[in-house]
Amino acid sequence: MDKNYPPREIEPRWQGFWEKQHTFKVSEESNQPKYYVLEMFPYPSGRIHMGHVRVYAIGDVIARFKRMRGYQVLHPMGWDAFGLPAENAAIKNKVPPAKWTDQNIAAMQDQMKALGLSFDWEREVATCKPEYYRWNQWLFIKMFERGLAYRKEATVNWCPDCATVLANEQVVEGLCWRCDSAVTQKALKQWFFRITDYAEELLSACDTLTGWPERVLTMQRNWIGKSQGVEVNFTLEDPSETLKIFTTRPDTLFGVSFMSIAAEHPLLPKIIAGRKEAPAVEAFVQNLLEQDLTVQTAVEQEKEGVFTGAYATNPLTGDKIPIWVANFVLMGYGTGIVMAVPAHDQRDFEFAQKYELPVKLVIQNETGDLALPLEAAHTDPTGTLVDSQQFSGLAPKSAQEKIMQYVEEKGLGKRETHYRLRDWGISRQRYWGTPIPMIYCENCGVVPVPESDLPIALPQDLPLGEGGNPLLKDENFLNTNCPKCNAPALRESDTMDTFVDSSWYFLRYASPKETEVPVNQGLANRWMPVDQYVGGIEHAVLHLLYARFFTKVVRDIGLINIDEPFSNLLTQGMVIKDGAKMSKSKGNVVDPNHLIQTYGADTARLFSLFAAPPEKDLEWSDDGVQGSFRFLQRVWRLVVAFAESQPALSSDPVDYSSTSTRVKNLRRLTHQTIKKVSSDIEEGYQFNTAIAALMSFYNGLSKDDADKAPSSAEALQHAAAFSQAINTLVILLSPFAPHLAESLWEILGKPASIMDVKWPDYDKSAILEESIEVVIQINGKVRHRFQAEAGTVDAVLQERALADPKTISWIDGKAIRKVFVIKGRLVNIVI
RNA sequence: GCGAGAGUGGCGGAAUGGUAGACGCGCCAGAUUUAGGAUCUGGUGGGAUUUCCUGUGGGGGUUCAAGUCCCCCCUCUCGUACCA
Repeated sequence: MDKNYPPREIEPRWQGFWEKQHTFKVSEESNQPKYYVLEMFPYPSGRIHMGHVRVYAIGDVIARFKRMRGYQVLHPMGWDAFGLPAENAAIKNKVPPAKWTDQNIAAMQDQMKALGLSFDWEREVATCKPEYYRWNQWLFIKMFERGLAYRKEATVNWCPDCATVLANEQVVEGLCWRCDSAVTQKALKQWFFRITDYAEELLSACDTLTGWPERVLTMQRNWIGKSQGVEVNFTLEDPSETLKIFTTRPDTLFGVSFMSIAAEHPLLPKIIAGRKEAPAVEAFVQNLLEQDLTVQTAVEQEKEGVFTGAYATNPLTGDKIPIWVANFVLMGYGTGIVMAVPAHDQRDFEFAQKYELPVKLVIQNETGDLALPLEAAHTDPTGTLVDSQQFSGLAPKSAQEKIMQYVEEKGLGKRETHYRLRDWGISRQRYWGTPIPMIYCENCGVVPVPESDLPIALPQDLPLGEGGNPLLKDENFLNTNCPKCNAPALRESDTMDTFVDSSWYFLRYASPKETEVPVNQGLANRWMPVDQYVGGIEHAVLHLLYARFFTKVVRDIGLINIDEPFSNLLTQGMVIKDGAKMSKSKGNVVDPNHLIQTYGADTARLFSLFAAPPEKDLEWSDDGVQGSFRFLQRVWRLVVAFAESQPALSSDPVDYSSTSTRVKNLRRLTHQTIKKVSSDIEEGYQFNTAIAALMSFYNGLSKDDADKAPSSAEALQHAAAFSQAINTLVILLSPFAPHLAESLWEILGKPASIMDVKWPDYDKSAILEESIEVVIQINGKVRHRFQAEAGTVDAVLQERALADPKTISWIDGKAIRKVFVIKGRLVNIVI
């Protein structure tokens, strides 16, 4: 038999075996508990990278472990296959996007299979297939019927390079999330999903997501951005208008000394009409609107503004308040007009300083030493209200409530809750996406495509790369008849944001071939929610928020009865090399194919799990890969050598109640390892320490040899214990290095497959220590140790510690003040 | 600014308030080998050296006992931002 570990020989063999045996096909006909583990599906770029290896290795260990623990495990894979790269590649290489995508899927599927990932490939989905995207269209129509999909003209984020609209979530610091071009603003008629209808539930349900990392929840909460406050009506006499402001600090209403209005505010032209200030205001506004988003959102943007010439009345004080246009007021948040309280808001303070506007102190701080002129705004809500009529003397918190009551009673305004979250713009002016299933009829207006006409298929073989959306030029696609009046009508030519595709794919895996509805109710309810979702932190807001939204919509349509899609979320770190994320431009990419060719898939998997805990970034190390390979090599040799000289043992259970220390040590190591590896996987996916425990297990076994021809009773016990240790090592290693485990299992003469073997339980009596090492501390410092029998009572440990000659010399005749005994661990003597 | 996380050997990383540095890499020594590689054995925080001192970003504190808990500060990473 070959003494050397031959990954290139065994890996393809077992991959073929699993495929032929349908080892990972999951059935619904079982009363075993279900477990749904899912890794975020990839974009089919054509090649997997180390980040993929890492995320799928994590998910695969979980899947294999749960399967051995007796769960029915759903572990599917698919392709997030619509999107711009296919279109760009098509233009460059003159290959249709569908063909390019199919080739990439085939190539990546081969690579995934070469990693030995335990996917149920019979459930594979690809979002670019009509049998998938027809359900995007179906869901869109249901959402349209429920008022959750609507069309409006809006100023939208436009990426000139991608020639399409972007959602707010896809604009990163004023740049396109995909290509880093500066995003501009454009007015277009667009389709939106009314995600804001779900803002409150999306926010409050964050509290139920106890299996999610806190930072992801924080990011979601911040993105939704709820703030509660009050809208107050300030009045303008000439022209007669009501100017609504929104504030979360009604306790500062008596300190308003000016107002700021957004440059795009629709009332602004009316306010300045006919005033001498109008030309200056118009010039200011013009200048501001010409800046692109990168400048508008720049960090150190200087606060600037210009006086409109108009004054509004503060309804609480009757004061005349000058109205300014200011560059820091956002039209998209609140009412687009803010009351300015320079004494208690830092931005207003800076603005007031620059333009020499009055500052009115209305909250005195706790020490009572605030006086004008202020150095900075007093912004935290502590202290006492002053100069605030009947509210003077109140603490800010209670004043907020009392003033809101007063405002509502007097009809001066009302309480409001605002969210930062905007509705999700999903129209894209691109070809390679799901056609939006709507028809424009001159008589009937906007009409949805009848369900029976779905899918509206994406036409093939359109000329790409001639600028703009090719669907707009395809007469066959565009021209249709109105489903209501049958008059000639036009189809919508926009396609959906690809994030729509990924917002419900996890539901589709429950019934991937269902032809009547997107998700089979019974099956979806059986499998959902996903018990463990694994993916990158970069989706903390975008994908995860949209997926939660869609889950709630599908629930409200009546297809599922769960509220949240993902019970537990694991966000794995990046794979980095030389301190930077692996990327082509940095030239620090490690190709998984090369790794698999050189060391095998099991080494690639083992290393990516061993080198760092899953949430942390993983620093790539060629030497570390070697180390993982060496470990597998050693295990291979140990098991092969054992198998060759394996004594024939009876299958009867062995009685270990009376045996030697050597056998007890061997069994203790075996069972302690079972305990450690199981709990490391189950409690927080600490794969790195689980693998370390397996290495220690190997180290212990390699120092102990099986007896070749056991004759005595002790030797028989030892041979049985050693045999069990070897079997255990192979079983515990199988989720991490499945090919190696299968081969070794075969070499040990066991029937295939090790995948069907039950994960072992540890024997509580076997892990008990016989003797313990007790540490003696003097004043908390470790001084020496002694051995004691396990279970020695505290009083005896104390007695022995105090009687020890070394202890006596350390105490040196001083009085003992106190002695602490920690059971079975240490004795601390305080002198 | 705000929010979250992190700071431990030469490196990746371990440590329910109770022996800091598990495991791996690297390095050192030895064995084997014609040699190299591979493999095996032993050692490896720093400083002294026999029985000691010191050490988890810095400074305080709580405790018999702190990498771990509390307070202040520094640095780094990620996210996010004129949100009224």
